[in-house]
Amino acid sequence: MTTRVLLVDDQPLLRTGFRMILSAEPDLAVVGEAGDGASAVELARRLKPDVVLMDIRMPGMDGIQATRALAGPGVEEPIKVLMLTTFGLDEYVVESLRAGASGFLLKDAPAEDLVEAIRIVAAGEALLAPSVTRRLLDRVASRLPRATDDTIPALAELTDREMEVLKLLARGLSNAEIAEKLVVSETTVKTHVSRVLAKLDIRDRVQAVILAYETGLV
Amino acid sequence: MTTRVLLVDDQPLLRTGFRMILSAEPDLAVVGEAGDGASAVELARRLKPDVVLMDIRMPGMDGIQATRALAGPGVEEPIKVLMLTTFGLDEYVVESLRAGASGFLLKDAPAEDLVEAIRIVAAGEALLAPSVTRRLLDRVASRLPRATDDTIPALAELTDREMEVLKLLARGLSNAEIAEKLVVSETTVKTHVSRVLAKLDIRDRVQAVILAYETGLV
DNA sequence: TGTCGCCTCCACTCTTTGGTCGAGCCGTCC
DNA sequence: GGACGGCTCGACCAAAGAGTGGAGGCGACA
Repeated sequence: MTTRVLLVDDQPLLRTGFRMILSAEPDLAVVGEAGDGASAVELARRLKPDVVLMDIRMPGMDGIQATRALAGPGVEEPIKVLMLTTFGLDEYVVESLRAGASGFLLKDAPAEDLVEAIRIVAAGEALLAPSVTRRLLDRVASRLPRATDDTIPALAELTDREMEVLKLLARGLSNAEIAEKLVVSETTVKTHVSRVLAKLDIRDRVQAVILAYETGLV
Repeated sequence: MTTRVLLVDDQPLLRTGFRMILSAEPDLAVVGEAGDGASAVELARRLKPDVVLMDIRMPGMDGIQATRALAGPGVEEPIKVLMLTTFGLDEYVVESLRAGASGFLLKDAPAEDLVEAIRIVAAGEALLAPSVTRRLLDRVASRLPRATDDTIPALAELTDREMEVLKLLARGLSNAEIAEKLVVSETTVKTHVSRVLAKLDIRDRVQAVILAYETGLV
């Protein structure tokens, strides 16, 4: 009785990585892949996998909508969904869980944690990444946040220029203002911003600002 | 930098078991033991351990009360507490988390999970047993609020509804998402946002987010 | 030398946002 | 009753933001 997994991420490279990790586990089998929410829903309904590994940020229908369609309230044959994203942004977490996700992992999790998480979710239990758990508990307990010196790996992936743009962005500057300050064209700034959003797995500059504050970048 | 652990359980045999498990880990050290809540609090305040391994059911002051004393809201130097119990009884879980616990494990957890949990909690993160997580998620689906406000004069000019919109906006929600959450049309949200921006004399929602963070609204 | 990553830029979409004017509904206060 | 403020909504418009698919220059590195 192998656990059948459906991979959903818009980056084929990432799917390949996951597939390789999972192929090393005799009890796990990747039965399909999807690059966007719509085809994920379609595939999941057809293949009926035990667990869907779902990215949040995707073109078209995003992971949360797809999760809602597969595991949300009112779904007759809910399929277990394990969310995967770069950050544990509060809004994403809450929305994902509300959408019916059975777990929430960060993409920088070690491989063994990932496979273990899949087994846990397949078994009908649930699991959150420690940093996500902490934030959730902070809400429940409404306790003051402790001074944590979190290092966010994905932030390190940003190039110098991208980081520079992010900092200016987080101060409330528009693309045009950033362009003026860096003495480049607005087009260039837009390119940087787009890449920053993609790398950080977030939707728009507003969430970038929030991230900058949450991670202590500002 | 070893992690200093305080064991709290009314059964000496169990404490011995834990001590043996932890002694196999070079980075963990048991610095004390207690058999009831009162002495646990006293010991913890004196020894200032990195993590307290706390049983729930104990004679006299129970583990939840002790946790509240050590990590609850209003405590100046909170000590991290990892709850340990035989069952994941719902009331216990919620009360424990509300009391400030950083984690919740079942006593039948394998040794490696336990030591890993201690490391996670020591690092300032949090962790719940999968079965506990499952139940918690089931109820989380229906709560949100917190945060108190008005110390900034301009913020006081905002109406209740505008403040509500501002808070959601500051969490990264789009107009459409805010509309959905408040069960109004997107047009209405846009009206509110416009008025908020005008009253606060700022240009766009990005600056609103910044203001929310700077003023401690978030 | 060739490849690669980073930075730069343009053109072209499409969506979102912000602003404006107008409108109706429902309370409270006078 | 009438005035007023708050909340709601629609239509329309201009601007900004975001995504895509290119492109060239440049330095690093094998």
